[in-house]
Amino acid sequence: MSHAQLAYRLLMGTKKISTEEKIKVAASKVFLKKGFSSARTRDIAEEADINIALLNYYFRSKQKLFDLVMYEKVQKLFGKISPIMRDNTTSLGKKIQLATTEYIDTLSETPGLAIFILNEVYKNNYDIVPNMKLARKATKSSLFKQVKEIRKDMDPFQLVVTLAGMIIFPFVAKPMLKLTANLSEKTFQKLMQERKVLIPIWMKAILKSKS
Amino acid sequence: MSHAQLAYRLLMGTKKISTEEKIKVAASKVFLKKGFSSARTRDIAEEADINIALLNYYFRSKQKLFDLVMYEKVQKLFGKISPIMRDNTTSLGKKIQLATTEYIDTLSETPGLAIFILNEVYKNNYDIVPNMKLARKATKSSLFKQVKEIRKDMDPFQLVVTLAGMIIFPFVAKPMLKLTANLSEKTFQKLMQERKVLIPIWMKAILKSKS
DNA sequence: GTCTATAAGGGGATAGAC
DNA sequence: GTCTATCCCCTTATAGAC
Repeated sequence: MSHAQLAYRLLMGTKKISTEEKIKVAASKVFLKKGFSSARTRDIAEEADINIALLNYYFRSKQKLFDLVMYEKVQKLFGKISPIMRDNTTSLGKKIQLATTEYIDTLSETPGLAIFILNEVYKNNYDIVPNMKLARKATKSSLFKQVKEIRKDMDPFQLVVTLAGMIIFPFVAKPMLKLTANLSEKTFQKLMQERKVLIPIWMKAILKSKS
Repeated sequence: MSHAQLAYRLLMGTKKISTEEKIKVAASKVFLKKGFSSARTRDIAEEADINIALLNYYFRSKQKLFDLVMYEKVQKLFGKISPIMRDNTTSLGKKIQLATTEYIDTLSETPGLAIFILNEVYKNNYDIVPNMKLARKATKSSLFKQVKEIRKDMDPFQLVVTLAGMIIFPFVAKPMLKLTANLSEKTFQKLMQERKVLIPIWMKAILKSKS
């Protein structure tokens, strides 16, 4: 048993970190960093401190393990926000504020999450459709109506895309931004926190803009 | 000689499409679609209608060919816009309008360009720093000063990132947007054209927003 | 310059011992 | 359940004929 496992057992009682869980955590980390095609099962095995045979014993193949990780990441990204967007009792302004805060927190905590999902969907390693059915209904139902109520001349799609871009883009472009603007990790994180305040203000301004 | 080559020769006179050029065009296409690690030299050779040996004869290795393609793509994305941003005689509003139009045209013409560059930089297959030196100077010099003149309480970085997000994000998220909003390619392109008008209006609204 | 054939090695997956 | 050893395909790159 490793030191980490021992410490964990002492803290959590008799509960043991299952090998299956160890592999999934390691896979999460490696896939997120390298993407499907650059990640090697050997990397994952090493990260999990086991061997490749064991990986195949539990998950049958690299692809199946990837599918599992991908599903969890999509849930992580859309799980919290979907019900908020569906809720008719939450105002549009409040939704914008909640989405901004929620996403910036999630993306700050998990570097690489956004570009990972976007890229894997782009490269067709993963068919995201089944997981997106809910999100699709959500935006169509409540949110779009709310936009139309405030601005019937405005395309809700364009507005939602703009909001998503404001929130997500800096995380996707993070390495480039850090290079071009010469930012430290700490400064970057501080700037992202600032955007929690800025984005709702700016969205309000957009909603009031004359077309 | 292929039909395409023959037709080209007839049009352009005696000038011949060099094998080197054929390979570079094919590599461009394959790398853009699959990324460095998923692209195989065999795919490129097939696309160029030659064999792998010839690829190595001209470019020594997959990596060297990739570096070349990457350099060209970065130029394509930043080449036109950099001098505009540097120019002191162009107003901020005009710069926003030009950047919007220019980027939307480039990204519409070359599907996958944005996510390709962002992802390869993220995955560290390419050190973009040398190419970014100019762009970095550009934004720092003229553009940032212009923002400060209009709104000295506003962080130019945040504004530029927001503009970039508005323009680039929908192209990066294209497959997901098409799925979730159930858009055809034609509808997507139409929506992107609409953004040429919307984004400058919205940026104006943001610049006038009260903090 | 261009081809065929092949070397050299990487990577996913499994057999079989324990 | 977990390990070692190994299989076998795929991919990059090169040798050598033409």
